[in-house]
Amino acid sequence: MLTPIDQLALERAPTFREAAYHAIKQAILNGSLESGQPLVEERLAEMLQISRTPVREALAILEHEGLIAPVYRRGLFVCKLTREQVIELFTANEAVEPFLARRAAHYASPEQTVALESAIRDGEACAERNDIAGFLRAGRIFHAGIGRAAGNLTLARFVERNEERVDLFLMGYRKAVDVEMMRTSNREHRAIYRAIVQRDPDAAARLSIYHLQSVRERFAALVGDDDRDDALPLDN
Amino acid sequence: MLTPIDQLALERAPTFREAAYHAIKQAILNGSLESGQPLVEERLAEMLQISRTPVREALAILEHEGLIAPVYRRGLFVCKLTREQVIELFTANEAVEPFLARRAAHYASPEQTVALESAIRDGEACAERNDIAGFLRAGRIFHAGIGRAAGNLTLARFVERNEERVDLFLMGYRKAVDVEMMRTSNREHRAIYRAIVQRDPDAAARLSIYHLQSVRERFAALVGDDDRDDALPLDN
DNA sequence: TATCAGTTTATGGTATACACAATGCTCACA
DNA sequence: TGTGAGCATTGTGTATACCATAAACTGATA
Repeated sequence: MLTPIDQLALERAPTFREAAYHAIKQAILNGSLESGQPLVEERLAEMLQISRTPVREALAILEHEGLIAPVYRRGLFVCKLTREQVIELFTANEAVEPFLARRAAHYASPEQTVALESAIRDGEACAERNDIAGFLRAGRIFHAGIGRAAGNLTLARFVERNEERVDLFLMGYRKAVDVEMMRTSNREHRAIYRAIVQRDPDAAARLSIYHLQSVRERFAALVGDDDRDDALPLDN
Repeated sequence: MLTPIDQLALERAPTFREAAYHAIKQAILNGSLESGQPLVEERLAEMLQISRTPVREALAILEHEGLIAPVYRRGLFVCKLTREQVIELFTANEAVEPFLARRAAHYASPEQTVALESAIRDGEACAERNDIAGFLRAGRIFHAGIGRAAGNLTLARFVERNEERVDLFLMGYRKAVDVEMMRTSNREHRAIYRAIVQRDPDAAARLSIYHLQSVRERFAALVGDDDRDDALPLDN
């Protein structure tokens, strides 16, 4: 997984750098690039059928975003976040998401609510066929969609990046994710969605908070207290 | 302003890319790189005494952060934000900063409060000698310091980036910034600081909200209703 | 088995080349 | 004097080749 950059990719991203950035990020979040092995520039360039130059620039950005981390002169590795870092990300989202849900209930346009619905449906379909990566991706789209509907691109992107990093962590536990977890999450998404459609800001914010707590609990159930400290201390 | 990368710069940033990133960002926020003229890679490389490659990588990151924006095959330009974008940034910070101030009042360590105090003092000194760029920089350090004291690096960095973009905008109006404005802002910072030191989370949050509203008002007074729409529609 | 030297690998950086796009300039022409 | 076509210039976006460095691997030797 990490196919050559074709015409289609270039239509969405004007430059090779951008296309490579998206392709590599996708591959990381799909789990196609396993987090143990290093990302070798030349290999990536070969896979994408481009030269090292735009690959390096894409990697520089991904590094800055905290998805990959360099070990000096040893290579770039997909980040292994610690539990503490993930909890920090949860906290960050808790500060922001209820705020966004509230505003989304105020401002969401019809097209935006349609986008939310389709993200939920996508998530549901992925859950049923046990496609973890797809389920997580749909979740990111849903949360980012709320941000957009709230009319604040800055916060929307912030949440999206946080979700990406959380999902990256969760992919490491994907064997432990079961269908029921995903279904629960989807139900909560749908509840938030309904509150937004019904223009009920208080409910949207409340349900958003509930969802985040619920996610935290599922996270604790997944990760538990096991002190698997194989995580590299890589705080980009 | 944009001196060659020396030993000192390399000590703080391990690679040329990182050093270039910091140097260029500094120059932009100092106002040394005027926002009208393009940032020419080769010129920057020459000034920093390095080759184009690390400069390009640094620029790719700055572009991704929304401080500079490319015009396809015409060059990179320092972003000119619109009023609407700045207001979006204010809103984002309003969602986050009271949250951080509250937590900082809980968790701030002695070293962290010392850092806050020194940032405030720096801001005061800059205000008296009418050093706008320095005053803004001190403000960024103060706000980022609260984020760090709150124990959430993710949110701290988010606020810091937002402040950077706001300050970039404000530098465009630096002729209109007067000492009294800066003094007012500094007083508000000091009030937040006191609440944090006195371990009064409610007061810290309240004063943080007050400060943000006050900043917004000063912003409106500065920018007013004048429809100077010379701003490029550059939303990175 | 343990150690040490040589080989391999891949980054971080330099340098160069070139297509393409946009801009500016020149100069002929009206 | 004013206009416009064509050319030169500029600078990005990408490719390519090369090097120093440092870590990892390999294998020979004691």
